[in-house]
Amino acid sequence: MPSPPRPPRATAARKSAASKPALSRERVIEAALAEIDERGVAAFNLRNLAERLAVYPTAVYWHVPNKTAILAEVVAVVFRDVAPQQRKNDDWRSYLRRLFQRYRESARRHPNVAPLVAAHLVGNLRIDFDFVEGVLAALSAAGLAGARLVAGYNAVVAALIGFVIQEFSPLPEADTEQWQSAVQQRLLGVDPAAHPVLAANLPLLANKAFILRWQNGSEAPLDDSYASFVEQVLAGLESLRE
Amino acid sequence: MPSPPRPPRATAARKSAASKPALSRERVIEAALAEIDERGVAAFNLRNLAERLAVYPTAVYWHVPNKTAILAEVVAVVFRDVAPQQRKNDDWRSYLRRLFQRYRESARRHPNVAPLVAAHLVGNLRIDFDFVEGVLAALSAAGLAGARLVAGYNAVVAALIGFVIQEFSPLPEADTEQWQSAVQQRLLGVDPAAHPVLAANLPLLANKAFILRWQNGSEAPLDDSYASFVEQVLAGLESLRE
DNA sequence: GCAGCAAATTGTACGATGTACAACGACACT
DNA sequence: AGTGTCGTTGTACATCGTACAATTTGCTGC
Repeated sequence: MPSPPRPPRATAARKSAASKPALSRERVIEAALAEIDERGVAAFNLRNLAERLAVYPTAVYWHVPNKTAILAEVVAVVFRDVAPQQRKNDDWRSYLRRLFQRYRESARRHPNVAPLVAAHLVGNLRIDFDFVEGVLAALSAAGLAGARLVAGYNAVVAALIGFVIQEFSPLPEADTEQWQSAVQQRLLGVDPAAHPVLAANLPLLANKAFILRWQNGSEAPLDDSYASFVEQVLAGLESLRE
Repeated sequence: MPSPPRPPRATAARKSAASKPALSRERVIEAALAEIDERGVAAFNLRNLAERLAVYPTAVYWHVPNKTAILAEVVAVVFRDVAPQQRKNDDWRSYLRRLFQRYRESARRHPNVAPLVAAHLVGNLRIDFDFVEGVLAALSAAGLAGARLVAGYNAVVAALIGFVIQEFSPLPEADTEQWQSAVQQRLLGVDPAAHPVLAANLPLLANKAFILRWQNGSEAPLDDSYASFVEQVLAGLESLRE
């Protein structure tokens, strides 16, 4: 006796079928983001999404071609408007600082989306010309041109995602409890003979450095490191100016 | 009439059951890597893996707890031994240069693994103390200590993955044909009024800059940009030395 | 040699998930 | 009223991860 396919939430009085559509591409994406925020990407699936929207699973497909398209859109939404406004008398450095800040804040607002960024980013920031132009303009104002401009641009984009992805990507899920102490244990077991610098700096590094952490960026943000990172990137670009 | 569950490849004379195990954790991981190299992560599944190993799907579970563990191991294998050897009279710069070089080469050998790196890297490079110590020792030799050491370390790790992940992550799958020309089309349609710097530098950037590419790093490597990137990172670290 | 045990694999089965596809209702315009 | 299109319901299925029981095989102590 297979239970009926779990009718949509009977509560909310939905608009009747065709008058004003209950769904829309935007509502779907929005709900998907909410779903991911609550449950994480791994647990995200179309049936839960549909339930949240109070429709049957396949209704979603009217507005969206498939699941990966939804994920791509979600990423796009999260990072929409990362590109800062140009300000008059804007220094290229301060523009880039703001860009880095905004990017990280977008990620921090939706940490569960972070792992998607890597997978989708190539085609993502979906050819956001404003974003690209913003970076290029800043670098151009810094005096970069030609091959150096390209190299600077790629460096900025690489840096932008490299830090943030790692900071906010979820740690080995679920059994956090046990895993956390396992990591701490391993750290305590460092052999000062084999790994002297690490051993000597353990207290400084523990939970504050990639790979040596047991908490996520949303629980234990790496504010200082990020601030320093941004300055390092700027210094790197500076060195490109010849 | 459900077809029988597709018996394992009848060919290869497997070792009999318990004498010398046909499988082993290593063989599983190795086969998984091969599978991913050929088909990509998205298409990777346990049944194909089992078929390649000429066993029934669930036999794999004797050696490995679950799929994600396999993926984690695969990443670990690919980046095993990234940490370069220390050389006598080793300059910290040349050590880091080698590290960056080796990391990228590992990724280039298995580009399909790239998207996994982000997802798993946090717990990945599975507390490879040799890797960590290598970076720390180099930075320490550069004169960094305390908070600056931490910041430098995090910057290196962030930079390491930021560029490479993006360079090699697969572009919007499948319909490459159509997608590629779509991207090119959009690029040609840039409005010089709205995005002047981009428009002016289009030929330089097209297919050679993140977001503005239509080919993967394995097809169109960003060698020059990466070389520059590494030098920028070093300059950034330099700036940390006060 | 043989009983029994453990290791490793075969086979079966099930629930979750993405998605195709065929109704079907509701409004919009004739 | 008739008809077509939009948006949704409802059904159905193939794929996949994995639990679990049955079975085979070699190894060990007797």
